[in-house]
Order: sequence, then structure tokens, then C-alpha cells
Amino acid sequence: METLDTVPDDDFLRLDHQICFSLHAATRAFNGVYREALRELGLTYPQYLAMLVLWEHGELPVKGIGERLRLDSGTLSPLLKRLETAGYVERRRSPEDERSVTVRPTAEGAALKEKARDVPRRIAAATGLDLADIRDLRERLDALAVRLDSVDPDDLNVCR
Amino acid sequence: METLDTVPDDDFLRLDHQICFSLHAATRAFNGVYREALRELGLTYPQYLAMLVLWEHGELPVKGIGERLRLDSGTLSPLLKRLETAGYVERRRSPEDERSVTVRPTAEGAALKEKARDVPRRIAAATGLDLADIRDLRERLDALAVRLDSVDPDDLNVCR
DNA sequence: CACGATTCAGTTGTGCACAACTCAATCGTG
DNA sequence: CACGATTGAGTTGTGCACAACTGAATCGTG
Repeated sequence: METLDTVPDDDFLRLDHQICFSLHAATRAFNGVYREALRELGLTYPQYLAMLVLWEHGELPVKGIGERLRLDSGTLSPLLKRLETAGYVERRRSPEDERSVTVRPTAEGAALKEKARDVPRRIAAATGLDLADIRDLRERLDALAVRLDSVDPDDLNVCR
Repeated sequence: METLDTVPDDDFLRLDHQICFSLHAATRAFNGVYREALRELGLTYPQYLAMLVLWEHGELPVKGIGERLRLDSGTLSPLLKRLETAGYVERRRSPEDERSVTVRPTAEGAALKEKARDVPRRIAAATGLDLADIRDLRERLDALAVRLDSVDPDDLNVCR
């Protein structure tokens, strides 16, 4: 049987080239499509993700957004500041915990949700996949991410 | 039957949140694993992709690398300059066409291939997938990327 | 209560991705 | 041959991702 251990190194280099690369390419293709779809909303794709989270939860501390998007403050702070400058969100130090900053959509930000309503369906249509395919792919990707996130860094070093 | 047109908008917003997001998360998880595996080689993940291409082809013009990685000169020029500074590649204006710059691995860059030999297998092992799963996932992602790359931008605008 | 540890947001610095642009070399058509 | 169009690499500017760090607020344990 063909397993990870029976394939020659050179085959593997090619295979690897393709799997990591396919993911890279698919992500960039997705980014391009979102960029186009979000252009008239004035949002980038990561900004859209942040707004999705806020539309769903109403308001959240920066940390809460970070947990849901798996992003740290180094990425979120400037992103949220840009959303604030654009007038879509409001940031306020939490009175209960002065360390925390609460973020919530402004009226304008909330109104944006209606404009964004069509986006997901258009994106889904652009993928050419039906619902079952999308769900299946999503499940595989989620499982993969969970698996990769739990990898022990020591297992990846060549000189173990 | 459940199709793209019969699902309520709000379901879709959630579903969308998950598919685009799953891809995003999987890519970032992959990046993290590669970052770790490539640390001792002194390469970033995109630099590794460029070296893979060069190891396979010996030498290529910047344009040729860009075609294979689907990256433009705006991304590649500084990346290749960093690889040159690191001593892994050499860049030379082509004598036949002065517009073109030929890139090829230095001796040190070629030697790096041996050090990188173990990387793909370790990455594959980290995914927890067997060869069939990897191939299947790769094919789906490639098909998705092709499909997304060929989308007409006009189909993505809300006010068509 | 006090004080070291932790938590949270933010900053800085590096690298990637991409759009829009420059500039020189080359091509193609009249 | 000449000259406008195209091509190839590079630059600039914006935004995202992440590591490493700062500084203030809060927590927890003695």
C-alpha cells in the first residue's frame, strides 16, 4: 500500500509543492473575489470578517473579536482603528475593566449589514459549488486547521 | 431540495462566515506550521515556494517564477532581493533581453535543497491526512481556485 | 492589604499581497 | 526605418499577519 513512508522524497517535494500551494492559491483567489464583491462597501476582506462578527454579537471587546477570528491585537488594533475612521464602528474603554475596549457598530455600520446581505450568496455562486460541497469542504478545512494548530513545534524541526 | 436559492439570507450569512473563514483559518494554520518547519532554514513560506520553483527549474526569469506562483513583480522583486541578500539566489540581467532578469540558486541555495528535503514529509504528517485525502483536498482546492479566478467581476457587484 | 503574575490593548518592525505607477527595452505595423 | 504599443522589472503606498515588546489595569496568593 502507498503511505507517507513509502513515497520517494522527490515525489513528495512535488506533492508538497502542490498541496501547500493549492491552499495558498485558493485563498488568494478567494481574496480576489471578496475584494471585488466588497469594493462598493468600502471594506477589505478582513474588515468584512470583523463586521460579520460584530453584526452577529452587537458588541464585543477586542479580545472577543480576536478569539472568534483567531487574530491578535497587533492585527486587530489598526484594523479596528480604520473601521472607526471609516465610521463603521465605535470603540470605548470598558467602564468595568479599564484594560478592555468595547467595539460596536455605529448606525452606519449597522446599515452596512443590509448592503452586505447579498455578498455571501454571490460568493457561494462564484465558487460553483452546491451547499453539500461547501459544507464538506468547510468541515475538512476546519479539521485540518484544528490538527495543524495542535502540532507540537518540536515535531517539525529537522534536527529533532 | 435545499439549494443556493432556497436558503434564508441569515443562514447564508452564517454559512458564508464559515466557508470563507475556514479557508482563511486553514491557510493561517498552514503558514504557522511552515514557519516553524522553515525556521532553521532561514526561509519564510513564500521564499520557500520560490526556492521550490528554482530547485525544479534551475534558473528562471522573474516573470517565469511569477507565472508559476501567480505573483507579480511587486511581490517578487523585494522577496527575491531578500533571497539574494541571504545568499541563496543570484540575479542577472539577461543578455538576450535586457528587460528580463534571470534568477538562479547559488551553491548555497542549491545546498539548501538537501536541508529542505525532510520538510514536506513532516508537513504532510502534521496534517494527519493520508495521501488520498491530501490529493483529494488538493484537487478540490485547485478546481475552486480555477473557478474563482475566472469569475466575471460584474457578477459580484450588488448593483449589477 | 501588598505585590508579583497575568491580562488586555496598543506599538514597532518585518515580510507578504496587490494596485497603480515608472522607466527602459523590445515588438509590431505602417 | 520610425514610432506608438507592449512587456518586464522595479517602486510606492496601503493593508494584513505575526513576533516581540510596552504600559496600564486587574487578579490572586501569601
